[in-house]
Amino acid sequence: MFKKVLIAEDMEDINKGVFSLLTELGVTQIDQVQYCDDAYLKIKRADLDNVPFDLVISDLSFKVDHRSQTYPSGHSLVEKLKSEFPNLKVIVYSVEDRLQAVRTLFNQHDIDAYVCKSRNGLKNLTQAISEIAKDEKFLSPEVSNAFSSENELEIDDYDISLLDNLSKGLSQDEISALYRKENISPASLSSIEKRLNKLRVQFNANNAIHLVAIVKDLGLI
Amino acid sequence: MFKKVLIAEDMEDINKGVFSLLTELGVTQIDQVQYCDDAYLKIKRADLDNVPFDLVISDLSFKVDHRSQTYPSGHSLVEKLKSEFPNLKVIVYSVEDRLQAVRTLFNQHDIDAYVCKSRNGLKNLTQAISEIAKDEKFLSPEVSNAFSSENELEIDDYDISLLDNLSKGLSQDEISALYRKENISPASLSSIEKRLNKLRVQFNANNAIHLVAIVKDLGLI
DNA sequence: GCCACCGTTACGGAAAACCGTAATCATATT
DNA sequence: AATATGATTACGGTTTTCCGTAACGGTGGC
Repeated sequence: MFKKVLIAEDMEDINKGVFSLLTELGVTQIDQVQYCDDAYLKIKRADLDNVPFDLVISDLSFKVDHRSQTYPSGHSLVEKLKSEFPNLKVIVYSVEDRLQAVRTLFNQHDIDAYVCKSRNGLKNLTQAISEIAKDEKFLSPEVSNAFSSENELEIDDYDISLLDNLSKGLSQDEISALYRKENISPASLSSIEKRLNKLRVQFNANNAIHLVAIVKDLGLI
Repeated sequence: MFKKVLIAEDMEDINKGVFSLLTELGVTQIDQVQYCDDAYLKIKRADLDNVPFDLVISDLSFKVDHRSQTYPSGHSLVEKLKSEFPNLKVIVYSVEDRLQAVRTLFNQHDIDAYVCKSRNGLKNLTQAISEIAKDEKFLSPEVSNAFSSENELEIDDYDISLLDNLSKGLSQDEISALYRKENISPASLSSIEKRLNKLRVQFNANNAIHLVAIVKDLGLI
Protein backbone atom coordinates (compact mmCIF):
# COMPACT_ATOMS: atom_id res chain seq x y z
CA MET A 1 0.00 0.00 0.00
CA PHE A 2 1.03 3.61 -0.39
CA LYS A 3 2.95 5.30 2.34
CA LYS A 4 3.33 8.90 1.27
CA VAL A 5 0.43 10.60 -0.44
CA LEU A 6 -0.32 14.14 -1.56
CA ILE A 7 -3.81 15.54 -1.90
CA ALA A 8 -4.27 18.51 -4.25
CA GLU A 9 -7.79 19.88 -3.93
CA ASP A 10 -8.89 23.45 -3.45
CA MET A 11 -12.13 22.78 -1.63
CA GLU A 12 -11.28 22.32 2.00
CA ASP A 13 -14.13 19.99 2.86
CA ILE A 14 -13.38 17.56 0.06
CA ASN A 15 -9.70 17.73 0.86
CA LYS A 16 -10.51 16.77 4.44
CA GLY A 17 -12.76 13.95 3.30
CA VAL A 18 -10.05 12.39 1.22
CA PHE A 19 -7.62 12.81 4.09
CA SER A 20 -9.91 10.86 6.42
CA LEU A 21 -10.29 8.11 3.89
CA LEU A 22 -6.54 7.79 3.48
CA THR A 23 -6.09 7.68 7.23
CA GLU A 24 -8.63 4.89 7.46
CA LEU A 25 -6.69 3.05 4.78
CA GLY A 26 -3.63 3.25 6.96
CA VAL A 27 -1.68 5.92 5.14
CA THR A 28 0.43 7.77 7.67
CA GLN A 29 2.21 10.43 5.66
CA ILE A 30 -0.37 12.62 4.01
CA ASP A 31 0.24 16.11 2.69
CA GLN A 32 -2.54 18.43 1.61
CA VAL A 33 -2.39 21.44 -0.67
CA GLN A 34 -4.99 23.77 -2.14
CA TYR A 35 -2.99 25.10 -5.05
CA CYS A 36 -1.43 23.27 -7.96
CA ASP A 37 1.80 25.17 -7.63
CA ASP A 38 2.16 24.07 -4.03
CA ALA A 39 1.61 20.51 -5.13
CA TYR A 40 4.44 20.72 -7.61
CA LEU A 41 6.79 22.36 -5.14
CA LYS A 42 6.13 19.79 -2.44
CA ILE A 43 6.67 16.91 -4.80
CA LYS A 44 9.82 18.45 -6.23
CA ARG A 45 11.19 19.10 -2.75
CA ALA A 46 10.41 15.58 -1.54
CA ASP A 47 12.07 14.14 -4.59
CA LEU A 48 15.23 16.19 -4.07
CA ASP A 49 15.28 15.12 -0.43
CA ASN A 50 15.01 11.48 -1.48
CA VAL A 51 11.73 11.03 0.34
CA PRO A 52 9.44 11.08 -2.70
CA PHE A 53 5.69 10.79 -2.71
CA ASP A 54 4.36 7.62 -4.21
CA LEU A 55 0.84 8.84 -4.92
CA VAL A 56 -0.90 12.07 -5.82
CA ILE A 57 -4.64 12.54 -5.74
CA SER A 58 -5.52 15.69 -7.63
CA ASP A 59 -8.62 17.60 -8.58
CA LEU A 60 -8.91 19.08 -12.06
CA SER A 61 -10.47 22.47 -11.54
CA PHE A 62 -9.09 24.93 -9.05
CA LYS A 63 -10.84 28.20 -8.38
CA VAL A 64 -8.68 31.11 -9.37
CA ASP A 65 -7.97 33.75 -6.76
CA HIS A 66 -5.36 36.40 -6.02
CA ARG A 67 -2.45 33.96 -6.15
CA SER A 68 -1.19 33.70 -9.69
CA GLN A 69 -0.29 30.14 -10.56
CA THR A 70 2.16 28.49 -12.92
CA TYR A 71 -0.18 25.52 -13.08
CA PRO A 72 -3.69 26.94 -13.26
CA SER A 73 -5.44 23.59 -13.51
CA GLY A 74 -5.10 20.03 -12.38
CA HIS A 75 -4.68 19.15 -16.01
CA SER A 76 -1.49 21.17 -16.40
CA LEU A 77 -0.21 19.96 -13.03
CA VAL A 78 -0.73 16.32 -13.96
CA GLU A 79 0.94 16.85 -17.30
CA LYS A 80 4.01 18.31 -15.62
CA LEU A 81 4.16 15.71 -12.85
CA LYS A 82 3.90 12.73 -15.14
CA SER A 83 6.58 14.05 -17.46
CA GLU A 84 9.00 14.86 -14.66
CA PHE A 85 8.22 12.00 -12.28
CA PRO A 86 7.05 9.07 -14.40
CA ASN A 87 7.08 6.72 -11.43
CA LEU A 88 4.71 8.83 -9.40
CA LYS A 89 1.19 7.39 -9.40
CA VAL A 90 -1.54 9.89 -10.17
CA ILE A 91 -5.24 9.69 -9.46
CA VAL A 92 -7.43 12.40 -10.89
CA TYR A 93 -10.47 13.01 -8.72
CA SER A 94 -12.94 15.36 -10.35
CA VAL A 95 -16.60 16.02 -11.10
CA GLU A 96 -15.73 16.22 -14.77
CA ASP A 97 -17.38 13.36 -16.63
CA ARG A 98 -16.58 14.23 -20.23
CA LEU A 99 -15.20 11.21 -21.93
CA GLN A 100 -12.94 13.19 -24.20
CA ALA A 101 -11.24 14.81 -21.21
CA VAL A 102 -10.79 11.46 -19.49
CA ARG A 103 -9.32 9.92 -22.62
CA THR A 104 -6.83 12.73 -22.96
CA LEU A 105 -5.66 12.27 -19.39
CA PHE A 106 -5.06 8.57 -19.87
CA ASN A 107 -3.67 8.64 -23.37
CA GLN A 108 -1.56 11.76 -23.30
CA HIS A 109 -0.58 12.05 -19.67
CA ASP A 110 -0.71 8.44 -18.63
CA ILE A 111 -2.57 8.91 -15.37
CA ASP A 112 -3.26 5.81 -13.29
CA ALA A 113 -6.85 6.34 -12.28
CA TYR A 114 -9.79 8.59 -12.93
CA VAL A 115 -12.44 8.86 -10.25
CA CYS A 116 -15.61 10.91 -10.64
CA LYS A 117 -16.74 12.87 -7.63
CA SER A 118 -20.24 11.63 -7.04
CA ARG A 119 -22.50 10.06 -4.49
CA ASN A 120 -20.09 7.21 -3.95
CA GLY A 121 -16.95 8.93 -5.07
CA LEU A 122 -14.95 7.92 -2.02
CA LYS A 123 -15.90 4.29 -2.49
CA ASN A 124 -14.59 4.47 -6.02
CA LEU A 125 -11.52 6.27 -4.78
CA THR A 126 -10.80 3.44 -2.35
CA GLN A 127 -11.14 0.96 -5.14
CA ALA A 128 -8.89 3.04 -7.35
CA ILE A 129 -6.19 3.13 -4.72
CA SER A 130 -6.20 -0.62 -4.22
CA GLU A 131 -6.20 -1.19 -7.97
CA ILE A 132 -3.25 1.00 -8.74
CA ALA A 133 -1.40 -0.41 -5.74
CA LYS A 134 -1.46 -3.57 -7.85
CA ASP A 135 -0.22 -1.57 -10.83
CA GLU A 136 -3.65 -1.67 -12.44
CA LYS A 137 -5.45 1.27 -13.94
CA PHE A 138 -8.84 2.40 -12.65
CA LEU A 139 -11.77 4.15 -14.26
CA SER A 140 -14.92 5.36 -12.50
CA PRO A 141 -18.09 3.64 -13.64
CA GLU A 142 -19.53 7.01 -14.72
CA VAL A 143 -16.92 7.26 -17.43
CA SER A 144 -16.20 3.57 -17.91
CA ASN A 145 -17.27 3.76 -21.52
CA ALA A 146 -14.53 6.23 -22.34
CA PHE A 147 -12.57 3.37 -23.82
CA SER A 148 -15.27 0.98 -24.81
CA SER A 149 -14.17 -0.32 -28.16
CA GLU A 150 -17.65 0.44 -29.43
CA ASN A 151 -17.47 4.11 -30.04
CA GLU A 152 -14.76 5.15 -32.39
CA LEU A 153 -13.24 8.08 -30.64
CA GLU A 154 -12.61 9.74 -33.92
CA ILE A 155 -14.46 12.84 -34.89
CA ASP A 156 -14.36 13.45 -38.61
CA ASP A 157 -15.02 16.50 -40.73
CA TYR A 158 -18.61 15.48 -41.21
CA ASP A 159 -19.16 15.48 -37.46
CA ILE A 160 -17.58 18.90 -37.13
CA SER A 161 -19.71 20.25 -39.94
CA LEU A 162 -22.79 18.86 -38.26
CA LEU A 163 -21.95 20.42 -34.92
CA ASP A 164 -21.02 23.67 -36.55
CA ASN A 165 -24.31 23.93 -38.41
CA LEU A 166 -26.18 23.07 -35.24
CA SER A 167 -24.37 25.82 -33.37
CA LYS A 168 -25.33 28.23 -36.12
CA GLY A 169 -28.97 27.61 -35.38
CA LEU A 170 -29.94 25.27 -38.20
CA SER A 171 -32.52 22.63 -37.37
CA GLN A 172 -31.73 19.02 -38.21
CA ASP A 173 -34.25 19.32 -41.02
CA GLU A 174 -32.49 22.36 -42.43
CA ILE A 175 -29.14 20.65 -42.21
CA SER A 176 -30.57 17.70 -44.10
CA ALA A 177 -31.86 20.00 -46.83
CA LEU A 178 -28.53 21.80 -46.97
CA TYR A 179 -26.56 18.59 -47.32
CA ARG A 180 -28.88 17.37 -50.03
CA LYS A 181 -28.35 20.58 -51.92
CA GLU A 182 -24.59 20.43 -51.52
CA ASN A 183 -24.41 16.72 -52.24
CA ILE A 184 -22.96 15.92 -48.85
CA SER A 185 -23.61 12.38 -47.72
CA PRO A 186 -25.30 11.19 -45.62
CA ALA A 187 -27.98 13.82 -45.93
CA SER A 188 -31.11 12.17 -44.63
CA LEU A 189 -32.67 13.45 -41.45
CA SER A 190 -32.44 9.94 -40.10
CA SER A 191 -28.70 9.71 -40.61
CA ILE A 192 -28.18 13.11 -39.10
CA GLU A 193 -30.17 12.07 -36.07
CA LYS A 194 -28.15 8.90 -35.77
CA ARG A 195 -24.84 10.69 -36.07
CA LEU A 196 -25.80 13.27 -33.49
CA ASN A 197 -26.87 10.49 -31.20
CA LYS A 198 -23.45 8.89 -31.55
CA LEU A 199 -21.82 12.20 -30.72
CA ARG A 200 -24.05 12.63 -27.69
CA VAL A 201 -23.00 9.33 -26.14
CA GLN A 202 -19.43 9.98 -27.13
CA PHE A 203 -19.35 13.25 -25.26
CA ASN A 204 -21.70 12.25 -22.46
CA ALA A 205 -24.15 14.95 -23.49
CA ASN A 206 -27.77 14.97 -22.40
CA ASN A 207 -29.07 16.71 -25.48
CA ALA A 208 -28.03 18.72 -28.50
CA ILE A 209 -27.61 21.94 -26.52
CA HIS A 210 -25.32 20.21 -24.07
CA LEU A 211 -23.39 18.64 -26.92
CA VAL A 212 -22.74 21.93 -28.66
CA ALA A 213 -21.71 23.54 -25.38
CA ILE A 214 -19.21 20.76 -24.75
CA VAL A 215 -17.58 20.78 -28.15
CA LYS A 216 -17.36 24.55 -28.05
CA ASP A 217 -15.53 24.26 -24.75
CA LEU A 218 -13.21 21.72 -26.30
CA GLY A 219 -12.57 24.11 -29.15
CA LEU A 220 -13.77 21.63 -31.74
CA ILE A 221 -15.94 24.30 -33.31
CA MET B 1 -17.19 64.28 -47.99
CA PHE B 2 -14.25 62.24 -46.81
CA LYS B 3 -10.90 62.67 -48.43
CA LYS B 4 -8.63 60.07 -46.87
CA VAL B 5 -10.03 56.66 -46.14
CA LEU B 6 -8.57 53.37 -44.96
CA ILE B 7 -10.10 50.00 -45.75
CA ALA B 8 -9.27 47.14 -43.39
CA GLU B 9 -10.58 43.89 -44.78
CA ASP B 10 -8.80 40.58 -45.20
CA MET B 11 -10.76 39.27 -48.15
CA GLU B 12 -9.22 40.75 -51.23
CA ASP B 13 -12.36 40.74 -53.33
CA ILE B 14 -14.46 42.60 -50.80
CA ASN B 15 -11.61 44.98 -50.17
CA LYS B 16 -11.54 45.73 -53.88
CA GLY B 17 -15.29 46.18 -54.02
CA VAL B 18 -15.25 48.77 -51.28
CA PHE B 19 -12.34 50.50 -52.99
CA SER B 20 -14.36 50.82 -56.21
CA LEU B 21 -17.31 52.20 -54.34
CA LEU B 22 -15.17 54.82 -52.64
CA THR B 23 -13.63 55.80 -55.94
CA GLU B 24 -17.09 56.25 -57.44
CA LEU B 25 -17.96 58.43 -54.48
CA GLY B 26 -15.02 60.65 -55.35
CA VAL B 27 -12.59 59.64 -52.62
CA THR B 28 -9.08 60.07 -53.98
CA GLN B 29 -6.84 58.92 -51.16
CA ILE B 30 -7.67 55.34 -50.31
CA ASP B 31 -5.42 52.95 -48.45
CA GLN B 32 -6.11 49.25 -48.18
CA VAL B 33 -4.82 46.75 -45.65
CA GLN B 34 -5.53 43.09 -44.98
CA TYR B 35 -4.34 42.94 -41.38
CA CYS B 36 -5.53 44.83 -38.35
CA ASP B 37 -2.00 45.59 -37.23
CA ASP B 38 -1.23 47.21 -40.58
CA ALA B 39 -4.33 49.32 -40.19
CA TYR B 40 -3.17 50.61 -36.84
CA LEU B 41 0.34 51.32 -38.07
CA LYS B 42 -0.86 53.24 -41.13
CA ILE B 43 -3.22 55.35 -39.08
CA LYS B 44 -0.61 56.01 -36.43
CA ARG B 45 1.94 56.98 -39.07
CA ALA B 46 -0.48 59.29 -40.88
CA ASP B 47 -1.39 60.95 -37.63
CA LEU B 48 2.24 61.55 -36.71
CA ASP B 49 2.85 62.97 -40.19
CA ASN B 50 -0.10 65.30 -39.77
CA VAL B 51 -1.94 63.81 -42.70
CA PRO B 52 -4.49 61.80 -40.71
CA PHE B 53 -7.20 59.58 -42.09
CA ASP B 54 -10.69 60.83 -41.58
CA LEU B 55 -12.49 57.52 -42.05
CA VAL B 56 -11.83 53.83 -41.48
CA ILE B 57 -13.98 51.07 -42.87
CA SER B 58 -13.14 47.87 -41.07
CA ASP B 59 -14.28 44.27 -41.07
CA LEU B 60 -14.67 42.42 -37.79
CA SER B 61 -13.31 38.97 -38.45
CA PHE B 62 -9.89 38.47 -39.96
CA LYS B 63 -8.67 35.00 -40.81
CA VAL B 64 -5.68 34.08 -38.75
CA ASP B 65 -2.54 33.00 -40.57
CA HIS B 66 1.19 32.82 -39.97
CA ARG B 67 1.49 36.52 -39.09
CA SER B 68 0.91 36.98 -35.39
CA GLN B 69 -1.14 40.08 -34.71
CA THR B 70 -1.41 42.53 -31.83
CA TYR B 71 -4.99 43.18 -32.89
CA PRO B 72 -6.43 39.82 -33.84
CA SER B 73 -9.90 41.11 -34.65
CA GLY B 74 -11.63 44.16 -36.00
CA HIS B 75 -13.20 44.49 -32.60
CA SER B 76 -9.89 45.01 -30.84
CA LEU B 77 -8.67 47.28 -33.61
CA VAL B 78 -11.72 49.50 -33.39
CA GLU B 79 -11.41 49.65 -29.63
CA LYS B 80 -7.83 50.83 -29.89
CA LEU B 81 -8.49 53.31 -32.69
CA LYS B 82 -11.44 54.98 -31.03
CA SER B 83 -9.59 55.38 -27.76
CA GLU B 84 -6.46 56.80 -29.35
CA PHE B 85 -8.05 58.79 -32.19
CA PRO B 86 -11.51 59.85 -31.00
CA ASN B 87 -12.02 62.09 -34.03
CA LEU B 88 -11.49 59.31 -36.50
CA LYS B 89 -14.76 58.10 -37.98
CA VAL B 90 -15.22 54.35 -37.96
CA ILE B 91 -17.55 52.20 -39.99
CA VAL B 92 -17.71 48.53 -39.13
CA TYR B 93 -18.57 46.45 -42.18
CA SER B 94 -19.23 42.84 -41.30
CA VAL B 95 -21.47 39.84 -41.85
CA GLU B 96 -22.03 39.67 -38.12
CA ASP B 97 -25.68 40.36 -37.31
CA ARG B 98 -25.77 39.68 -33.58
CA LEU B 99 -27.44 42.55 -31.87
CA GLN B 100 -25.38 42.27 -28.73
CA ALA B 101 -22.17 42.63 -30.70
CA VAL B 102 -23.53 45.66 -32.52
CA ARG B 103 -24.65 47.26 -29.29
CA THR B 104 -21.24 46.75 -27.72
CA LEU B 105 -19.54 48.43 -30.66
CA PHE B 106 -21.78 51.47 -30.44
CA ASN B 107 -22.00 51.74 -26.68
CA GLN B 108 -18.51 50.84 -25.62
CA HIS B 109 -16.41 51.85 -28.57
CA ASP B 110 -18.54 54.59 -30.01
CA ILE B 111 -18.34 53.54 -33.63
CA ASP B 112 -20.14 55.71 -36.18
CA ALA B 113 -21.83 53.16 -38.36
CA TYR B 114 -22.50 49.47 -38.55
CA VAL B 115 -23.16 47.97 -41.97
CA CYS B 116 -24.03 44.33 -42.53
CA LYS B 117 -22.44 42.63 -45.48
CA SER B 118 -25.39 41.35 -47.44
CA ARG B 119 -27.06 41.44 -50.79
CA ASN B 120 -27.14 45.22 -50.77
CA GLY B 121 -24.30 45.82 -48.39
CA LEU B 122 -22.59 48.34 -50.60
CA LYS B 123 -25.78 50.33 -50.95
CA ASN B 124 -26.02 50.50 -47.18
CA LEU B 125 -22.36 51.36 -47.01
CA THR B 126 -22.91 54.32 -49.33
CA GLN B 127 -25.75 55.48 -47.17
CA ALA B 128 -23.65 55.04 -44.04
CA ILE B 129 -20.88 57.18 -45.49
CA SER B 130 -23.19 60.01 -46.40
CA GLU B 131 -24.87 59.85 -43.01
CA ILE B 132 -21.72 60.03 -40.96
CA ALA B 133 -20.37 62.77 -43.23
CA LYS B 134 -23.25 64.72 -41.68
CA ASP B 135 -22.14 63.55 -38.24
CA GLU B 136 -25.04 61.16 -38.01
CA LYS B 137 -24.82 57.55 -36.92
CA PHE B 138 -25.88 54.72 -39.20
CA LEU B 139 -27.21 51.25 -38.59
CA SER B 140 -27.90 48.58 -41.22
CA PRO B 141 -31.54 47.60 -41.50
CA GLU B 142 -30.63 43.98 -40.63
CA VAL B 143 -29.67 45.06 -37.14
CA SER B 144 -31.81 48.15 -36.84
CA ASN B 145 -33.62 46.69 -33.89
CA ALA B 146 -30.43 46.59 -31.85
CA PHE B 147 -31.57 49.71 -30.11
CA SER B 148 -35.30 49.46 -30.42
CA SER B 149 -36.57 50.59 -27.06
CA GLU B 150 -38.54 47.37 -26.90
CA ASN B 151 -35.98 44.92 -25.75
CA GLU B 152 -34.22 45.75 -22.56
CA LEU B 153 -30.63 45.09 -23.37
CA GLU B 154 -29.92 44.00 -19.88
CA ILE B 155 -29.04 40.46 -19.07
CA ASP B 156 -29.42 39.71 -15.39
CA ASP B 157 -28.15 36.93 -13.19
CA TYR B 158 -31.32 34.97 -13.72
CA ASP B 159 -30.74 34.97 -17.46
CA ILE B 160 -27.17 33.83 -17.01
CA SER B 161 -28.25 31.06 -14.67
CA LEU B 162 -30.83 29.95 -17.21
CA LEU B 163 -28.32 29.86 -20.04
CA ASP B 164 -25.78 28.14 -17.87
CA ASN B 165 -28.17 25.38 -16.87
CA LEU B 166 -29.21 24.96 -20.48
CA SER B 167 -25.61 24.59 -21.54
CA LYS B 168 -25.15 21.94 -18.84
CA GLY B 169 -27.75 19.80 -20.55
CA LEU B 170 -30.77 20.40 -18.33
CA SER B 171 -34.14 20.44 -20.06
CA GLN B 172 -36.46 23.38 -19.47
CA ASP B 173 -38.54 21.05 -17.34
CA GLU B 174 -35.58 20.10 -15.21
CA ILE B 175 -34.60 23.71 -14.77
CA SER B 176 -38.13 24.48 -13.65
CA ALA B 177 -37.98 21.69 -11.07
CA LEU B 178 -34.57 22.85 -9.91
CA TYR B 179 -35.71 26.43 -9.45
CA ARG B 180 -38.76 25.30 -7.54
CA LYS B 181 -36.56 23.29 -5.23
CA GLU B 182 -34.16 26.16 -4.70
CA ASN B 183 -36.90 28.75 -4.41
CA ILE B 184 -35.69 30.71 -7.37
CA SER B 185 -38.40 32.75 -9.02
CA PRO B 186 -39.79 32.57 -11.61
CA ALA B 187 -39.71 28.80 -11.67
CA SER B 188 -42.59 27.79 -13.89
CA LEU B 189 -41.90 26.13 -17.19
CA SER B 190 -43.95 28.84 -18.81
CA SER B 191 -41.85 31.63 -17.41
CA ILE B 192 -38.67 29.87 -18.37
CA GLU B 193 -39.95 29.48 -21.89
CA LYS B 194 -40.88 33.12 -22.01
CA ARG B 195 -37.52 34.25 -20.73
CA LEU B 196 -35.63 32.08 -23.17
CA ASN B 197 -37.79 33.44 -25.95
CA LYS B 198 -36.83 36.96 -24.94
CA LEU B 199 -33.17 35.98 -24.98
CA ARG B 200 -33.54 34.40 -28.40
CA VAL B 201 -34.87 37.57 -29.99
CA GLN B 202 -32.34 39.62 -28.09
CA PHE B 203 -29.46 37.64 -29.49
CA ASN B 204 -30.98 36.94 -32.90
CA ALA B 205 -30.89 33.22 -32.21
CA ASN B 206 -32.93 30.70 -34.14
CA ASN B 207 -33.28 28.23 -31.29
CA ALA B 208 -31.88 27.29 -27.91
CA ILE B 209 -28.78 25.62 -29.36
CA HIS B 210 -27.96 28.71 -31.33
CA LEU B 211 -28.57 30.88 -28.29
CA VAL B 212 -26.19 28.92 -26.09
CA ALA B 213 -23.55 28.93 -28.82
CA ILE B 214 -23.81 32.71 -29.11
CA VAL B 215 -23.60 33.49 -25.41
CA LYS B 216 -20.69 31.10 -25.05
CA ASP B 217 -18.91 33.00 -27.80
CA LEU B 218 -19.63 36.23 -26.00
CA GLY B 219 -18.20 34.74 -22.84
CA LEU B 220 -21.43 35.30 -20.93
CA ILE B 221 -21.27 31.74 -19.65
C1' DG C 1 -24.87 -17.26 -56.03
C1' DC C 2 -25.81 -16.67 -51.14
C1' DC C 3 -25.25 -14.53 -46.99
C1' DA C 4 -23.47 -11.55 -43.36
C1' DC C 5 -22.29 -6.93 -42.39
C1' DC C 6 -22.49 -2.00 -42.33
C1' DG C 7 -23.99 2.46 -43.65
C1' DT C 8 -27.99 4.89 -45.17
C1' DT C 9 -32.70 5.74 -45.16
C1' DA C 10 -37.61 5.41 -43.64
C1' DC C 11 -41.10 5.43 -40.24
C1' DG C 12 -43.73 6.01 -35.86
C1' DG C 13 -44.31 7.16 -31.20
C1' DA C 14 -42.89 9.78 -27.04
C1' DA C 15 -40.73 13.72 -25.20
C1' DA C 16 -39.30 18.33 -25.44
C1' DA C 17 -39.22 22.77 -27.46
C1' DC C 18 -41.71 26.41 -29.54
C1' DC C 19 -45.43 29.85 -29.75
C1' DG C 20 -49.63 32.30 -28.95
C1' DT C 21 -53.25 33.25 -25.73
C1' DA C 22 -55.36 33.79 -21.47
C1' DA C 23 -55.99 33.44 -16.50
C1' DT C 24 -54.00 34.62 -12.03
C1' DC C 25 -51.54 37.28 -8.78
C1' DA C 26 -48.99 41.18 -6.70
C1' DT C 27 -48.19 45.88 -6.63
C1' DA C 28 -48.82 50.65 -7.36
C1' DT C 29 -51.96 54.58 -8.60
C1' DT C 30 -55.87 57.32 -8.09
C1' DA D 1 -61.79 50.42 -2.64
C1' DA D 2 -61.32 50.18 -7.48
C1' DT D 3 -58.45 49.97 -11.29
C1' DA D 4 -54.47 49.58 -14.09
C1' DT D 5 -50.11 47.49 -14.93
C1' DG D 6 -46.72 44.03 -15.16
C1' DA D 7 -44.93 39.64 -13.81
C1' DT D 8 -45.97 34.87 -13.24
C1' DT D 9 -48.34 30.88 -14.35
C1' DA D 10 -51.40 27.77 -17.04
C1' DC D 11 -52.86 25.66 -21.20
C1' DG D 12 -53.29 23.97 -26.07
C1' DG D 13 -51.46 23.21 -30.49
C1' DT D 14 -47.63 22.78 -33.71
C1' DT D 15 -42.95 21.71 -34.68
C1' DT D 16 -38.69 19.62 -33.62
C1' DT D 17 -35.99 16.46 -31.26
C1' DC D 18 -35.25 12.04 -29.43
C1' DC D 19 -35.20 7.05 -29.80
C1' DG D 20 -36.24 2.43 -31.25
C1' DT D 21 -37.17 -0.53 -35.08
C1' DA D 22 -36.86 -1.94 -39.60
C1' DA D 23 -36.28 -1.76 -44.59
C1' DC D 24 -32.98 -0.92 -48.31
C1' DG D 25 -28.51 -1.11 -50.77
C1' DG D 26 -23.73 -1.90 -51.60
C1' DT D 27 -19.44 -4.67 -50.30
C1' DG D 28 -16.79 -8.53 -49.10
C1' DG D 29 -16.28 -13.41 -47.70
C1' DC D 30 -17.45 -18.22 -48.44
